[in-house]
Amino acid sequence: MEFNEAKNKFIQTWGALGSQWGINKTMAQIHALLMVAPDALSMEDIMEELQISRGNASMNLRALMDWGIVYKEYKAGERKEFFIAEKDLDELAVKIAQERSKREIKPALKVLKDVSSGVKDDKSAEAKHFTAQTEKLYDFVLKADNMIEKVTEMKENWIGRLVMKIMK
Amino acid sequence: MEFNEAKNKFIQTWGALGSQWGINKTMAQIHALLMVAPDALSMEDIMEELQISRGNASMNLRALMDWGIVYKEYKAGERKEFFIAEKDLDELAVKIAQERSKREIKPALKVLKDVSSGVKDDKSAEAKHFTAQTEKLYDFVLKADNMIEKVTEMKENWIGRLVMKIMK
DNA sequence: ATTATATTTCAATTATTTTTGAAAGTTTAA
DNA sequence: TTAAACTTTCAAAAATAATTGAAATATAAT
Repeated sequence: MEFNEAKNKFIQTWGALGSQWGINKTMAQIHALLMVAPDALSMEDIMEELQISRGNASMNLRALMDWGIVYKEYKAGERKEFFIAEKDLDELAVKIAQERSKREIKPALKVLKDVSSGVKDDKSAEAKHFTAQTEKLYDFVLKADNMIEKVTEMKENWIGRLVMKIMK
Repeated sequence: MEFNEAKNKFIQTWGALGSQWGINKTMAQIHALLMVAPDALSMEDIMEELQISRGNASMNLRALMDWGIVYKEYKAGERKEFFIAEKDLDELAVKIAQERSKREIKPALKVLKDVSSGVKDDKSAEAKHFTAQTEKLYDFVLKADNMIEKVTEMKENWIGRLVMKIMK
C-alpha cells in the first residue's frame, strides 16, 4: 500500500465514523489529518489536503477547538496560525465524552425528569404507565451518563485501572 | 402539564437524542412512542400519532426490528400487525451497543489495522509517524469496543454488578 | 379464484445539513 | 495610517438524507 493511499483511507474512514456518531464528516477528517500529521498544519495545508474551502476549514477548526480536541499553535516569524490535534487518546476520549454529555445527554435528562414528574396527578392508566416508563428511562440515562463521567475519572485512580484490567 | 403535552415532549426529545447519535429521528420517535404505549400499536396508530406516511412507518419499523429492539405481535382475530418495544432497558442497551459495534466499529477497526500495518516498509518520517499514530488509534478503538462488549456481559455476573456499584 | 385488507418498495419530492466563496473583519508590519 | 496577510462570517448553492404516496406485492377471508 502506498503511503498516500493509506493516509487517504484513514481520513475517509475516520470521517465516516464521525458522521455515524453525529459529528460532521469534515470535522472528523480534519481531526484525522491532524492526528497523523507529524507537525502543526496551517489552514492552507488543511484546505489543500482535504480539498475544502476556506470557510469550511475555518468553521470546522473552530468547532474542533470548541470541543477542546484541537489547539492553535503560533510559529515564530510566521504570521498564520497552525493547528495540532490532542494526541493523548485518553484525553481525547474524556473531552468528547464530557462535551457530548454536556450538550446532549444533560438537556435530555432534564426533559425526561420534567415529563416523568409532570404527569403525576393524572390518574389514567395511560399516564401512570407513561410516568413509570419515563422514570425508568431517566434512571437509565442518568446511570449511563454517570458511567461516562466515572470512566473519564478512572484513569487517575488505581481501582479504576484494576477494573479496566479485569474487564480485559 | 397535560398528559399529551408530556408525551409529545418526550417523543420529540427522544427523537432529537436519536438523531444526534446517528439514528434517524422518526426511528427514534417510533421507539419512544412504543416505549410509553401501554399496549401494542398498529402501523395505523403510529402513523396517526406521529403524523407520518405509511412508507415511512413501514421502513422505520423494519429498521427497529432489524436492530432487535422492536417486535411484531399478532392479536387474535386481528389481521394487521402490532408492534411493541423492548422494554427491558439493559437489554435495549446491549442490543444497541452490539449493533453499532458490528455495523460501525468493527469495519473501522479493520481499516485501521490495514492502514497501520500497510505502510510498515515506508521508512520516511511521515510514514513512521502515521503508522505509530494509527496503531495507537487501533489499540484505543479496540479497547473501547471491548469495553462495550464487556459492559454488555456484565449484568449477568456479580463482580460486574459490584463494579457498577463502585462506579456509582 | 376473487376480493378485501395489510404491508413493502422505490422513484420522486421535500427537508435538512454541509459547503462554498466572496465580503467583512482582524491583526501585524512598515 | 495604510496596506498586506490572514481569518471569520453568512447568504446562497450543492450535497445528502428523510419522507411521501402510489403501485406492487403479500396474506387472509369469502
